[in-house]
Formats: sequence, C-alpha cells, structure tokens
Amino acid sequence: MARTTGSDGARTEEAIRSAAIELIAARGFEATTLREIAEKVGVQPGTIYRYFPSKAQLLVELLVEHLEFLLEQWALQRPATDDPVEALRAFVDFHVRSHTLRRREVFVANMELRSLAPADRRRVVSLRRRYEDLLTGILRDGVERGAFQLPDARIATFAILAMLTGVGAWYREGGRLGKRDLIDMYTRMVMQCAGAATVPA
Amino acid sequence: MARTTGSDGARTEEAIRSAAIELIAARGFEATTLREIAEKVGVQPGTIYRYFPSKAQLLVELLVEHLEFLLEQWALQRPATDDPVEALRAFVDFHVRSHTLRRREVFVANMELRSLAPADRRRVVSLRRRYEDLLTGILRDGVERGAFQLPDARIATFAILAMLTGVGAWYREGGRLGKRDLIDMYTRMVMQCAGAATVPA
Amino acid sequence: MARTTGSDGARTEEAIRSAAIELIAARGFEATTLREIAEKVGVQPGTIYRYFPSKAQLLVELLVEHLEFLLEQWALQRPATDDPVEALRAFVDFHVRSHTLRRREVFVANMELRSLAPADRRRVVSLRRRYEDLLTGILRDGVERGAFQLPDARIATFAILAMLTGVGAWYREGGRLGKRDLIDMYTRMVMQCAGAATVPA
Amino acid sequence: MARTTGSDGARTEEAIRSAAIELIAARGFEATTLREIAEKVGVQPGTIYRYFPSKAQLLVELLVEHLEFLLEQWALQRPATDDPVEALRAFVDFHVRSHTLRRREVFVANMELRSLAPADRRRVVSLRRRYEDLLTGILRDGVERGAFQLPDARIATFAILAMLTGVGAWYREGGRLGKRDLIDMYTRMVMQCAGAATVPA
DNA sequence: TATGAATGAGAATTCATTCAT
DNA sequence: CATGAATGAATTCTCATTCAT
Repeated sequence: MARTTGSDGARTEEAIRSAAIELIAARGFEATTLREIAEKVGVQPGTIYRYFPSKAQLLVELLVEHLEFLLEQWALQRPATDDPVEALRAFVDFHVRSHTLRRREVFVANMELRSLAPADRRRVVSLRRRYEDLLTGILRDGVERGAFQLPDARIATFAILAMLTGVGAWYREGGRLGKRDLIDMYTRMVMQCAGAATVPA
Repeated sequence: MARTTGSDGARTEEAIRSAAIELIAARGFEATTLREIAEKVGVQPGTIYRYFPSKAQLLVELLVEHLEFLLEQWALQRPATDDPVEALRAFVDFHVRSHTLRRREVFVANMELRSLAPADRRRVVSLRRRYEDLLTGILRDGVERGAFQLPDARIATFAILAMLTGVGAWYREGGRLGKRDLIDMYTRMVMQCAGAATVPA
Repeated sequence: MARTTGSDGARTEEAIRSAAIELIAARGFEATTLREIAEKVGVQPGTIYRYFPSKAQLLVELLVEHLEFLLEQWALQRPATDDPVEALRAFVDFHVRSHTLRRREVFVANMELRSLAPADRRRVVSLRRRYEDLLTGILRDGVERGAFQLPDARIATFAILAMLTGVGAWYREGGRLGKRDLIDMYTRMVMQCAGAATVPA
Repeated sequence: MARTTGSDGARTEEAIRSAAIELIAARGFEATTLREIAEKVGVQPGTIYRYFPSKAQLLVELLVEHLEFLLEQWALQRPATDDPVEALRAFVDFHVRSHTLRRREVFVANMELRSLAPADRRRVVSLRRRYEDLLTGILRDGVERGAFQLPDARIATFAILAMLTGVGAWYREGGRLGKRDLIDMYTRMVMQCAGAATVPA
C-alpha cells in the first residue's frame, strides 16, 4: 500500500525494460499486456506509469535505446583498417555477435516498427537507417576499390542484413554450433555474396 | 433486415480473406479487429462467424492456404532439369516472383507465426519446413556434385531464404527497379553466396 | 452473451439517456460512472458504446437535446401578443413550468458546462445564449415602450434567469406550494424586478 | 531529499488551500486531482496529507472556512440601522462585494455541496442556512413594517440570493462595468423585486 | 445469409492514498 | 517537513463472440 522496503527507482525501471523486452519478443507488442510485464517485475500495473508515460512510449524507448547502443558499440569497436574486406569481416562479426547476444532486442526492433505511431516510427527508422548506412559504406568502398563484385550496394545491404539478422530467428546459444563456427560460416557466405576476391576457406 | 439482395456466400468469404490479409499485413494480427475486417467487407462483425469459427482460425486458414498454394505452384513450375545451378536459378526466380506478387500473404506468414496456438503453429511450421526443404535439397545436391561451395546446406538455406524474403520488405512494384532486374540481381547474389562455379555477369 | 430476447435499440437508448440524466443530476458528471448508468439501465457497461461513442459525447447529446427542446417548445408556445408585459408573463410561466418539469436536465445543463471539451462547450453555450436572448428581447422591447424600468436589459436577463432557474434547486412537486402559486409568486417578483408599471396583486 | 530549506508549514498549507480553490473552481472537485494541486504548489502529492487527512476533508475545510468567514464579516460590517430598506441595501452591497472578491470560493461552495459526504454536507448546509436567514430576517422585518411588498419572505430569499449569486457567473473585474455600477444596478433590481416603497433612481 | 443487440472479459490508464526514507 | 516509490481499486473503453430475429 505504499513504498515497499528497499525499493529503488533505477532498479525497478531496469526490471521493467528487461521484462518488457522479453515478453514483447515472445508474444509481440500488441499481445503483451502491462499486467504481464508488471507481474514479471513483481509490481502492480500502475507502477509502470511512474517510469513510462504509456505502453507505446515504453516500446519507443526500448527500440531507441537498443539502436543507439548498437551504433555506439560499432563506433567503439570498428577496426581502424581501410581494407574493405577486413572492414566487412569486422562488421559481420560485430553484427552476428550483437544480434545473438541481444537477440530479443533485435527481434523486437525488426517486428514492431508497425506498432509505433508515425512520428516514433520515423525516429526509429532513421536510427536504423544510420546502421544500414554503415554496411552500405563498406560495400561501396569495396566496389570502388575492386574488392567486391556487386550489382548494387544498397540492395546488397538489404540482402546481407536480412541474411545476417535472420540468424537470430534460429540460432540458440549452447546448440550444436559454436558462435565462432557460426560467425565463420556467415562471414564466408557474406564474402561470397559480395563477390569478394579473396574468399576464406 | 437480413440477407442483402444478390449477396453470395463464396464472394463474401473471399472478400473476408482478402480484407483480412490486407489489414493483418498492415497492422498485425493482434492489432486488427474483426470489426475493421467486417467494415472493409461491408458486413456486420457477426457475419464473419458464418465463414470462420474464430479470429484465430481465420488466421490459420489464411496461412495454410498461402503455403499450400506456394508448394503447389512450385510443383507445377519447377524445371525438369537436374542441373543444380539451373534449379537454384529457377527457385530464386519463383520465390522472388511469388513473394513480390503475394507480398502481404508472405509478410503475414512470416510475422504471425507467434499469434498461432501451438497446434496450429506446428501445422503451419511443418508446411513452411517443406518449402525450406526444397531449397535445402537443391543446395545439397549442388554441393555433392561440386557445383556449390557451401559450409552447411541447412544454414545456407536459412541465409538465402532470409535474403530473398527480405525483398518483400522494401521492393515496391512500379519503383525504379523492374522485376526482371530485381530477379537478376538476387540471382547473382544468391549464386555468389552459394559459391556457384559459374556466376552470371 | 448476445442479444437478449425482446431487446430493442430505441428503447435502450432512451433508457440510457434517462438513467444518465438522473445520475448526473444527482452526483455530477465526473462522479457518475458508466457502470452506474449501465446498472440502472440493466445492461453491461460496454453496451452504452453502441449508442454513444464516449462518456463525454453522451453528456453533449444530453445537453444539446435539452436546449433544443426548450427552444422548440418556446417557439410553439409563445403568445402572439406584442404586449411586453404579457410576453414576460408568458416567458416566466414557460420557464418555471419547463424548469420544474425537466428539473434534472436544467440542473445538469447549468452545472456541467465545465465538463465539456471547448468545442462542445461553445456549441452548448451558443444554444443557451439563444435562449437568454429571448428574454433580453422581451425586456428591451418593454423598456423601449416604457413598460419596464430597468438599468440594463442584458444584466437584468442574467438576474431574472438566475432567479427563475434557482427554483429548480428547492422546489419539489407535491410540496406545500402548488405550481400555480409558485408561478404567480415568481411572476410578481419578476414584474417588480423589471419595474413593470402594472404589477399584479 | 527531505524538507526544502526555508520551507514553512503555514505557508505550504495556505498555498494548498489557494491552489485547491482555484483548480476546483475551474474543473470541479471530482475532476481535480491531488497531483494537480500538488504540482501547482510545487510539492509531491504525499505532502498534502501532512495538512489534510483526505481530499474530501480538504474540500470541507475550504467550504467551512469560506462560510464562516462570510458570517463573521457580515457580523462586523452590518449597519446598526433598523430601517429594513437600509439593511437590505447594505446586505446587497456586502453580498455582491464578497461574491465578486471571493468569486471562486463562492462558486465552489455553490457547486460542490453534492461532493460532500452526508455529515459534511449537513454541516455546510447549516452554515449556509444561517447566511440565508440573515436575508430572510431583513425581508420579514420589512414586510411587517410595510416597507416591502412580497408574496413570501422565504421564497423571496431564494430568489434574491439566486439573482445576486448569479453575478459571479458572468461578472469580471476590469470589464466594462465598475463594481459601484454593478452594485447600484443590483440594488435597484433587488429593491424593485422586494417591492420596496422607495426605489432609488 | 445476414443483421442488430448485447455480453463479459480484459485492456490501458488514473488516482487517492500509504509509508520507508 | 517532505520526497519518492509503490499500491490497489476503480475507470473508461475495446473487442471477440453469441444469438434472437
């Protein structure tokens, strides 16, 4: 009936985010109720409104945070090289890693764009666009330097991202395939797809 | 105050299917209401129940019909050749064509699996599996005959299908790219990805 | 769980209007819940939405209907005379009668303007304004012809309407005072207040 | 993270009263939330409970304070005269003045009686009754001495108070009408209404 | 074959209130 | 004296579904 002993705003907010991602990834945004999220967190539904002004805004914040995290991480981790093949290899590695690690966030970001109000969608799409542009840049660069053989860098971007992102749909950590093997396989397929001169065995 | 003059069951049922696919593709299954579907068709919500026993079953029928249609069409259209490269080329052509033609059905089939009850999901997944197996078969055959260079035929299936199906997410008929060009580009990328010996220019 | 035997839309709508007026008059709009209205009608709360798109719109329709009814009735009942004293007498009679007969509607119309959204308020206020103008017209006319002695016809309108409308706050049918006596008393007070030359005993 | 430096209980309580009156007058009691009041004051909602045990009690205190203030002020300001006309003139002056000065308090006191619990309502109504009795006394006295011509002193009380109180609904300080003019007009109308022998020009 | 009326369960959201800090 | 966190009950509203007509 009031503040519970030991309660803490920051912790509660994080718990809500995490419960929300998990449930929305599993059931979809529309099919997920605030009641379920609250129950998972162990609070009353009304409590969620101390942290997020509406269910819709909760989704927006989840997506924006995820995409900003992705862009930030790539900025930190991308290699210094200007060799397009090396850059592509690093991108595939980064993408597969982050998309298996944060599988649920990725899945939600791909599935729930249509659950956003137009203004929010524009915001999220523009962040996603910046991420796509990273790959397009690498591919274009490679084509110019003769490292890749591609019909169209933009379309290849869509194709490769679809391929890579699809990993999340079936890959499970701890299955028959180690993450190293997974990355190697996808790296090889992407390289072949891009028509890279030097394809690793 | 009953049957509209000249109304016709078969026509109504088809109108419901079509309205449902369109709305579900746009908003998602959970976000689509029977009222909206009924309104689009021009009937009262209750009328839908004369054709489908429930909203859930309506979705199942939509998905099953779509997948069976795909399998049937492939059976009719697949080439007689036993050359894996030719077979793969034909499959890409078929897939891209049918996935741009019936864009909405495909989209719904990919997005709404999780909206199905377990038993229904199993049924739909098994149909989809049969479709995937078509591609896996072609790839395996090609690997055995030395036509393709692939790390793993099953994973390549996922990768290629993800890539191809992704087309529906951005391709719009009447845009800058003709369908012939589109198919050519994807064929080339798929061939490269599969490590086909002979890659078309 | 469906249509109840013998149910009828027109009857249900009227029952909702009537229950709503009664409850809103007693408790106020904000304090009245749709649950209570529904319970009084004997339906589920959701049923109200077949007839009114929202609680707010229900209030608007109630008020607009009431004011339009008042204006219509006066148009039918007003006397043909052009004698201001006769006209004022008739107006008092009409107002007191209709305001004791439809006590609850009047009360709600006076109390709940602030519960309306701005656009709805403007609509209702403009109807009320037309009603006020009827009295202002009579008073102005009387002043011009020397029948009334008034400082300001508009302010006198407010004063007289406040006085008359106040009747609804305390008068109860069947109490010690008959309606005829009531009207006579108010007629006399209004005439005196208007400074009518001839004041009835 | 506690007491704001320099904060002061008495000042906070007064700020709550004042914010409450303003908001309740504008929106109505039921439509006003403690959060809004708290926000206007610049404190957290919980803080209000250090000064008032509940939202309901806050309203009661507001109304009682207002009515007691009114009675007290009249006791201080009423003229020593026993001339009924003079007394009535003074009452009108007092009423109009206090009702334009404390417009919001008056409005709330008139509108929100129904928001009170029965026991609280009785308490407030009995205070209001004492105020009404002041006017009834003046009118009765005047009728007995032949200064007023009235059908019924009690009903005239209702009529005159309704008329006078109605001022608050439209009068705005700083408008085209000065307060002196306003009081003169209403004095004249009330005098005429009461059938006073001597009516001021 | 279809409508029109209604249900009942559950959704998001709000809010007075409580209480550890 | 005041905050910040949370409760729990209630509110408006939606929607799949049912069924008399």
